[in-house]
Amino acid sequence: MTEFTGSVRVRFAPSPTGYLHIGGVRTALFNWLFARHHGGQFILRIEDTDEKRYVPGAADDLMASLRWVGIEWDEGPDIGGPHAPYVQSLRHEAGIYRPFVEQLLENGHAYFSFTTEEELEQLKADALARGVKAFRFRGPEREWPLERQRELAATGRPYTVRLKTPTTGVTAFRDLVRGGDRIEVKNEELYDIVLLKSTGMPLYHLAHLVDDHLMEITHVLRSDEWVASTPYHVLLYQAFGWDPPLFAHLPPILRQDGRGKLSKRKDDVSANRFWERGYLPDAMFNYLALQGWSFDGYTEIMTRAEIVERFSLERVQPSPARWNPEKLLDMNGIYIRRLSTEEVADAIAPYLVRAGFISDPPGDAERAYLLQLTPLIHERLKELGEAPDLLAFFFRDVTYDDPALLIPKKLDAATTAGALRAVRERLLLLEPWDHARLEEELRALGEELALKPGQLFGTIRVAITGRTVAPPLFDTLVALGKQRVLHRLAVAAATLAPATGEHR
RNA sequence: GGCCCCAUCGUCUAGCGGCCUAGGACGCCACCCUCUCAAGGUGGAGAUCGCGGGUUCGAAUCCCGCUGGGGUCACCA
Repeated sequence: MTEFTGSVRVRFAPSPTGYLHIGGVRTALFNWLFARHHGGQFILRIEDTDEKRYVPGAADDLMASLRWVGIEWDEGPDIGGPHAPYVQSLRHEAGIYRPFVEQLLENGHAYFSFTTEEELEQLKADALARGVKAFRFRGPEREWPLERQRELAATGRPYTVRLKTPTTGVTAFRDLVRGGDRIEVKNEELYDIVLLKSTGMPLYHLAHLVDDHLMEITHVLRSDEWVASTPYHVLLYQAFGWDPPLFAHLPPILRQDGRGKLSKRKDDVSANRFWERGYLPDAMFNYLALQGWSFDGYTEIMTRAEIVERFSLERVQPSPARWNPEKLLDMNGIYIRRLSTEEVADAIAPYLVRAGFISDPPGDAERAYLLQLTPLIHERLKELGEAPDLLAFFFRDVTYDDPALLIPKKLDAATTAGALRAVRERLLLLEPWDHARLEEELRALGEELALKPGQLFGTIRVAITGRTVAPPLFDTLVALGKQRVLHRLAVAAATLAPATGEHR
């Protein structure tokens, strides 16, 4: 029963209520992987039947996020397809849903409900007050003849249309993530869900299901939070006389502290945020694939092609995964290190532009300089967004907010200033200005001054970069250029000992 | 609270009855390399497989109960 032969068609159906967060990307990714693995189609559909929560621009943003990680769709809002349109509000306007509501009304599986939201709330409050453990609403009209329902509706009285759920028996479905195990619910636990709102707009339950059927969706892979409503969907398929798709409920991604699932409000996990901070699409793709799925327990770094080839629902874990930004960060570093110098330079350029270090677009000279600087920070980068900070001293004058940092262990200010001046002196006429010559001269000078390499190089580092942690010294000196190095050495020495050595 | 789902190192996971005195990765701690930081290398700490019963010659692996965690109970998706 978990085997499926035929053309696979899956969909990702987000609602445009805000930015797409990482959990949504994961759901989309698993659908995409499943489709690609089976050579099927992946469809994107926008579920915007909730006018109240609609956020303008959210659909475009969400599509951009998906494309960023490399998830492209075969049919969707912007590219169309055989079942267009792929936006539910448009489908509603086209009158797609209403006939299906009529069908259920006619075959007795749905009914007009005239209970208002306020009345419903009151009924619920009363029931709970009476000690009812769970309020299961079923409207009185479900027993009325359809004609009477229609007559009342015709008077202009607001109504919703509800599904007439059975009160006895059980409803069950199988879940592919749980090895095809049955999940069963007693029908008495159910209530009559709304299919059509009083505004005439279909509710998610109805709209998504009609669309899935019309679009010939074969597998529904969605987040775990949907299992509770799946029995209603199964009942709906039965009411229509349609074959339901196969279900697979993906484990939720829990918050870092394990308390609850990720949420847009409490957690900074919008896909955009990672894009901005400089996460590579490949790294995000790889990390997310491992949130709930694993290949063999050993192999973690895999190409997209390998993941597509290896992906299977049988290896999707039913238990929740937990959001682990440190692992993502590590993986991003791995992917960055695998890039070429040119690729990294291109990738960090926008960040340097934003920091005001280079022009937009970078000129030839800037690009050449960037290519020279990139190797210095390449393997130190974990997020591309760190680049401006790591390279700041190449583009801005340095300041010594804490001059004490210039002074190496076991040395005093005067000696350090003297050493820095000696360095400056030594480098003044150095030719050529390259790594080998610089290292040669400075090591020799260190010995002459009876300073350990760590002491001398450390103070030079702070003098020219303004910080204790920086890229390797000699490459930095070369990239900085003689003039700036000499200048900074002088400034640093003067900062430690204002007078130039002449006492009084 | 009702109902549903889940349960192996701090985290992600391997394990689908004997190969497990439980393997890998992130993180953490040492050491090596070394001009700092990274990267890389080596090693280490870290899980009585949530607890209790069964089944079996034999259970992390199967069954039951308990506990814990999560989800869901909308005219939201």
